[in-house]
Amino acid sequence: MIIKAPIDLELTQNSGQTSQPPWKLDNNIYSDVVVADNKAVLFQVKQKENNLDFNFIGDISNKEATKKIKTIFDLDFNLNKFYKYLNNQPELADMTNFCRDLRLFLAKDKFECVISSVCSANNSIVRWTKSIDDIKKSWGNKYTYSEKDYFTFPDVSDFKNIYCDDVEEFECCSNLNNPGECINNLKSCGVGYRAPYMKKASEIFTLEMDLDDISKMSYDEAFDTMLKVPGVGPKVADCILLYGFNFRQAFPTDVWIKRIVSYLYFDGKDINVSKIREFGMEEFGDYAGYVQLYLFHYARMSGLMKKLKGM
DNA sequence: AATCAGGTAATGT
DNA sequence: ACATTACCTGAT
Repeated sequence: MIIKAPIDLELTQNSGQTSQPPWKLDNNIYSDVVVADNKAVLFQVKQKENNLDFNFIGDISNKEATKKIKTIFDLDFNLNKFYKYLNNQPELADMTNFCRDLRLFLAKDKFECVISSVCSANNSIVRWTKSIDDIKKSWGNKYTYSEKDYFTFPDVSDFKNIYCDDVEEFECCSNLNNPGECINNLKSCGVGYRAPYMKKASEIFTLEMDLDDISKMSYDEAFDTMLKVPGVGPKVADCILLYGFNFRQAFPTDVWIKRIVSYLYFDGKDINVSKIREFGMEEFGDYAGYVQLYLFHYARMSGLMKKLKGM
């Protein structure tokens, strides 16, 4: 089925959005399993001209499947209108030449988005995506379609039982002789010092916080709530709120966004991250999330990033 | 060998 | 409140 809405699927998949790692790529088809209401559905999506062509295997209606794909790839967002807005801003007009048809890649699983985002902090895109894929393979549920295996992200209650590191695993497992044999833990997935943050974050969501409640909050309340989660600072909180909960007014501000915005709007002056975040939210309103996404890729693609390195 | 990767938490003023 | 600093890890 083709959904008539322009998207650059490859760009969107590989844009490092912390909702989830890129889907499994095979023969120009990106696929993954999405679980909703306890039903697993395999989605296969591919680029068809400017649009998205998709199939699915699972016990849901075409209408439900379409709705799910539209949500994950944000296909109801009006790109033309957004580009008109960008073209009227001298600082931003050039961006559309470098990331045309890039869209938000939204969470298929809010908890996965939380943990992915925590894992992405001070990390490289290749490393955190590999870590999340390792976690899925080790502790997720396995689904097999035409002899190909897919793994969902473990749910909260399973995740909180994963050992943090080799020491914790060794203490609990009497069949192991030394910590060196311990490979069934978070740290063995290459997450480094983020392992305890990720684990504590999962514990919070089983004990005192409900992911569904976040959706009902105002942006400000949700932001303050997310800051209480271990491993979640302002940047990660905004990633979670944008990619996981569809708060489009979030403006995740990392060092790059800081450098880019300083360059474009403040004559290269050094302004702290929190001020840049406030500026972005004030200036771009409900487009803040998209502007942030486009700024980052514009800088990557246009060579601006190299120029700004070290600022 | 030092530096870097889309920051955060723990200290120190 | 605001400024510094240590921190897993694998790649260059």
